[in-house]
Amino acid sequence: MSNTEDIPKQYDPSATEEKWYSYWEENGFFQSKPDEREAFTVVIPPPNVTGVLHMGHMLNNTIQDVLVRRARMLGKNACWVPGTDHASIATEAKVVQKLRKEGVQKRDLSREDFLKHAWEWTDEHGGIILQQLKKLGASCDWNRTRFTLEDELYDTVIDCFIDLYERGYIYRGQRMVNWDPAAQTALSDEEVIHKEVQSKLYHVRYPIKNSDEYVTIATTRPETILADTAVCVNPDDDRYKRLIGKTAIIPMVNREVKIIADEYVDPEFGTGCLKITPAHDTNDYELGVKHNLDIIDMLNADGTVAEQIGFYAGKDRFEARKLIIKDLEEQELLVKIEDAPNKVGYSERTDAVIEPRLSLQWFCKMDELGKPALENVINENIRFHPAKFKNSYRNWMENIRDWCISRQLWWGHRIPAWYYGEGEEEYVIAKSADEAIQKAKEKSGKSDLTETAIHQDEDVLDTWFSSWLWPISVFDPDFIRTKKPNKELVYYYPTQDLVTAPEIMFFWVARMIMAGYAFAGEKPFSNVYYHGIVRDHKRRKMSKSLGNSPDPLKLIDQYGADGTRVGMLFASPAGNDLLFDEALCEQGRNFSNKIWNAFRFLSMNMDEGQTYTPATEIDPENLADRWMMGRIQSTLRAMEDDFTRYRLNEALKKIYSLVWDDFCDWYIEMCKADTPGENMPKENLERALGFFEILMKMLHPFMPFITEEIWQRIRERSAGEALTISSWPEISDKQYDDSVKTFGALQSQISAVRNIQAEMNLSPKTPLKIVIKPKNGEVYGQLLPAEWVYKKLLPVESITFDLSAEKPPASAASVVDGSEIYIPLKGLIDLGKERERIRKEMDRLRGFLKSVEKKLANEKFVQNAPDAVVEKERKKKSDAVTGLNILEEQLKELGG
RNA sequence: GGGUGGUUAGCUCAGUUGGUUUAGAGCACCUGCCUUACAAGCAGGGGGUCACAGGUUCGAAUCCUGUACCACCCA
Repeated sequence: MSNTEDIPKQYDPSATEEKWYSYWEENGFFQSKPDEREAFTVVIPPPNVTGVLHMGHMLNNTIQDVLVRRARMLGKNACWVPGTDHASIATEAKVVQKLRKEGVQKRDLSREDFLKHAWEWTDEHGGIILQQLKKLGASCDWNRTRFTLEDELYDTVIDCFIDLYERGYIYRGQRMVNWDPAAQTALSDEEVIHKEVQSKLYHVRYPIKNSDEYVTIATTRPETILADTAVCVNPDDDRYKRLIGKTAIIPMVNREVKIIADEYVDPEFGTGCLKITPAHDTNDYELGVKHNLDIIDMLNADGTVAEQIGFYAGKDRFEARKLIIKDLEEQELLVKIEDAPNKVGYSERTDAVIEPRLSLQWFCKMDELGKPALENVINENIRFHPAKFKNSYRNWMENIRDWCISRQLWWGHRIPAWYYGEGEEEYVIAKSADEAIQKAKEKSGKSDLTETAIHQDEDVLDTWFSSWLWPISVFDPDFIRTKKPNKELVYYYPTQDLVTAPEIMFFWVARMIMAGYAFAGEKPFSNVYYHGIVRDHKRRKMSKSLGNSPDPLKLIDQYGADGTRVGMLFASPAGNDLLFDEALCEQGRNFSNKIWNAFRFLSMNMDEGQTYTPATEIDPENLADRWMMGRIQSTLRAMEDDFTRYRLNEALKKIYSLVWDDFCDWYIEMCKADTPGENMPKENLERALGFFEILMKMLHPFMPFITEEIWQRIRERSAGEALTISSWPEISDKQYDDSVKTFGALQSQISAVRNIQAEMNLSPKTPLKIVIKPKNGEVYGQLLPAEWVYKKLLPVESITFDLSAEKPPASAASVVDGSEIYIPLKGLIDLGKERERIRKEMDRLRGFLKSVEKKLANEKFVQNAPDAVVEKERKKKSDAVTGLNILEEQLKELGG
């Protein structure tokens, strides 16, 4: 603290942010160990290990940091666990792509070699995102950083698979799955994005055997005709009744198939006649099972047509579509082509069109696991914020299907299944090869099995099958196996808040809840705060591919981490998507600058060699102090309420306004010395500093850097006195309402005078002789002691308070809450302008009076409304009438 | 097709159980100011039939019904 130090006019975040972040880290302020305090635990939604920070992360982590920092200041043992996930498909795709550029194909590599490349890639790019979070100010306990594919967590996932298998929740089976031909792996239902696209509906004729009749089907995927094994109509459809049981001939392949009947067929759709391809459509598959149809798989894993089909071998499915249309046309079997809107599934990761495909995969049963997960959200044991998301959660949970957890990838947790034969049941589940041999011997009865006779499943588990354990595994990786929670898990679990986007409610949130109950018998968190998606001003989601997303680190460079955080939060209405605008970060930066200059001003008022101690008590006689304290208290209460409702942007707006409007625009102005050039009185300065310290505390969760900087400049602090680990201001039960009200009246009066100044084009320096006629004795008693406030805030030449004041001739007048204000303007202004100003005010009052009188003229209103309401209206009326009368007089007097 | 949410100032949004001054904020806009911190600032100002149509009520942005449009989720 020093007034001799040159404090720059503009705040420079770069000079402070790095300094304080390393200070906090070096002092271990973000580290948490179990102790007697109440825990406040947050686990980070782990970003992709090789990803870089985007705007969604910025928002997500800013919110978490605000919650965590506030909890820390509230005296809780705050623990924010950071980490990353291995993002199986995304990372593997990147590594494959990188290798391809180097001329290496994945299939030419062994699993071990490929994984070596993947780890290299991870080591090179991994963790960058965590470094970026530090720039944002994230107060994570970095000693706890976890990675879903690190050894300990790897074991947890394997233990989890084994445990669920033994409990009968995991099974292996031939099922229809979502196949991603680009990544060549199965996906879960949640990884498929359905998009509305403009498709073509192809009408194709199938000849009826032993007749010259045809039946016409309609399809959007004509290439699958090659794998048709039936034609189906609605049994009640009169057009087709007579065909049921006959045989149709599939074009091209000339396969003979039955025409069957099923109510599933919608007679209104297409031609009312459905081709059935059990191997390539989920609904067709079910019909196929029901009617015992053949299943013909016509596609290879990469989406090309299989050799044995006999046509278009090796051609991509979309190429085959074009070819078959041409061929059908030539054979005069193509009736017509219509435009038809259609929903098509795309891979969330590769954007390839998903192919429903029959394949042998591992599944996790959802019905039992889902029960407590649904129940505890519905009964609000786990609270969703905003609560509206409960509905879609319920809807999803009630219609949940078994979870396909195997992926045909290498980057991930390898499925602990070991096969000792070709039969579907010839496998065992074991954690190691040794264990597997033992189990295989027992199961097969072959005591001579050796390691070479068994092989492990080549596939890995869905990434979410590891991250659903996150709130448990980051604390106790052995828990799934031992079933005995360690000290950490006992202390930190269940966690408090989870902050995430609604898009991953099903992927992750729902599954963490399932895992929580399945393994720990307890919820994983108490609150889930869903924030919106970051969009641009055209409401488009911000994404790399659209190029509409600013680089978050550049924003931090430009506006400071604090300014950027404020910008993000300002843009963020509770639970709605946010339309990001860089102007909001600018506003945040401007706010930083405002705070900085408030401090700069206070510093400039310090005398050299003096020590200043920020006051901890207010001056009980001082209206300004009482008002300021009252405003702080009510803001603290309001913020408390906002926080319990997770309305962080509202809380921020309140402290923003308290600092800028109340403290800077009013309080500091009142503290200033009477004469320019003089320093303000020491007591004033110390009281202002006292308030400033409280404000820095209230602002710290939102703007950690600048507040710490100022906190440390206000006075010398030891490490134990850093703002980051200081306490949140207490809400006292002292009442300041009267002072706040009185000061509010004062503010209205001062604004009224300023309005006169502005409208009369008076210079702000023109001295004024002010005459105030208070409404009554009570108001007189309140205003008289506040005379000094007028003198501080207005260019007062003289001021008088007089209950029986006469209006001075040729003066401007204003009526505020029944009190009259006069400013003699002789020689200062044009009276015509003043008349105009008064007429304007009278018009406003007349309009107001009219609406009030209308209410009071309504007998039913007077009869039925509560007395207090009617009384209030009467008072409004009398105030308006009084005001009008005064202005009327005024106008006359000015010759109007 | 099923579900959820929304429509309030030029833009983004608040608006508690219906009644606190003829609806609020921030940004943008207009006017005047380099006033002993801050022009990234200060002071003042204009701007809305609360999507539309009915209904309940003494009283509706707020409750009910319907319509239109938008967004999202699920199949």
